Amino acid sequence: MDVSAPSTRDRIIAAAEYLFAERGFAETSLRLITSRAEVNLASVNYHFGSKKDLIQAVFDRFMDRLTVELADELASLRQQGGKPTAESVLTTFLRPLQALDQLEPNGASIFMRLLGRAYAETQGHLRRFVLEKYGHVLAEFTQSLMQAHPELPANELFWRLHFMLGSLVFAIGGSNALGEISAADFDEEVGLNDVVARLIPFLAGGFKAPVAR
Amino acid sequence: MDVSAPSTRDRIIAAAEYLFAERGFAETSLRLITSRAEVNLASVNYHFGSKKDLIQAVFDRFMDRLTVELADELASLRQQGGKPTAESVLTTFLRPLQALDQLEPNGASIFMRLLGRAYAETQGHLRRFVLEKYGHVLAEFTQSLMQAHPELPANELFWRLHFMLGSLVFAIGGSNALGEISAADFDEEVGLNDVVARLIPFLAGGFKAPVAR
DNA sequence: TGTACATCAGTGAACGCGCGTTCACTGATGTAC
DNA sequence: TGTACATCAGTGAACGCGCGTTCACTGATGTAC
Repeated sequence: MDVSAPSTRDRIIAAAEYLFAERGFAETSLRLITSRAEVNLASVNYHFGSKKDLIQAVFDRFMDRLTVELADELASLRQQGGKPTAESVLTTFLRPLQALDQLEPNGASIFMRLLGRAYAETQGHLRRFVLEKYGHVLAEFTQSLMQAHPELPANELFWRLHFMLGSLVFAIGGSNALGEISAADFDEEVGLNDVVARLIPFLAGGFKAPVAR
Repeated sequence: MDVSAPSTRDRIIAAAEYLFAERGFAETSLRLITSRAEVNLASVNYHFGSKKDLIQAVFDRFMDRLTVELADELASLRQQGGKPTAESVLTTFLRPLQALDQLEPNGASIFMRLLGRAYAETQGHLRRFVLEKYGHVLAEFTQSLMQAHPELPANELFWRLHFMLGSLVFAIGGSNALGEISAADFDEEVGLNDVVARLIPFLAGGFKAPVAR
């Protein structure tokens, strides 16, 4: 078995995904990453080529994990047959997201913040990259939502999907900060699972709403 | 009457708010701002003291405009009497937001992106500043929502407010990019007013949803 | 009304600093014959 | 099995560059007497 210490490459990725989510891409210097990872500064460029490529690699690792599980969930939903509900389709996305938290502490929150940052990027090269590489899984997800709400026109669904994405990025990406406020104001500890449990009826209610005339 | 060219200070603010929203705080250099504004580099520090203070000033100007109008809307909603609906309360916030677009091109989108960036900030000094200075208006807004949905516990309302905020930041802040996609995919021009019209039933549906057990 | 001084808005050039990247180099491991 | 060479992972120091900020300065306007 392999009990060796994590490789330099893995140490860089681990430090980078934490810092990128915490501080943003531009605000995170390679020196900060390498000193957190306790590796040589030059090793980032050795392993990844450039800072830009490192960002891509970090993002890609999350997306790979997520889309595999999302595809599984969607397949088993379809296998059940019948008309799915908004709640059940949302769960196919939220369950793999929760699984990221098992994989590493705060994994879901880190990923959502990365996703938000990727969207906020001006150039949008990450956005394009996501659609090219993972577009087919996302299209499957949209398909299932359409089955749950066949009364919604495609363009209405498009907007509602983005309203949903905004809620997810904001609430799950900021769940640490929001959870602290909640703990202080309402004497209530809030974990990812609690946020997800609150999100499902809210978002499902949104999808069920009539289209504006 | 004053027909003079805008002052150096105003030129800086105008250039900065555009570039901050477009590129983010860290990615926008003072040289970029001053060359866009066609003013001297040193004048930023002369008028604002530091880059950090400029960010604060830009943000503050939007918040000032918005909260005054939001307070007006809330007052006239209360004056109508009776139990408000989720839709009417949401409108008290969305109407002032739409007014920002009249004030300058893409004003609403720029402001929402600034708000998103302010929230994403690690230090959160902007977030704290917002709550201290404008907390009373936001509390009034929350009050009205509570009247519309007295069945929602305070902590549930807290989370739903942030789900809403996420949708707004994401959809309105990204309305240019999303509008372009929509125009390409659905042959449909989408302006701020269309996005708002779609948002209201979606969010109202979310607030009306039963609380998860 | 005239003079002296103070304040204000703005400028041009330079400052030190942290940044991403590069480069020549080392030592360990793998491969060919 | 032994030798020669190639590849790989990693290193330390330096590179030029763009950054926010500072500073001595200018010229216009305002104020006091």
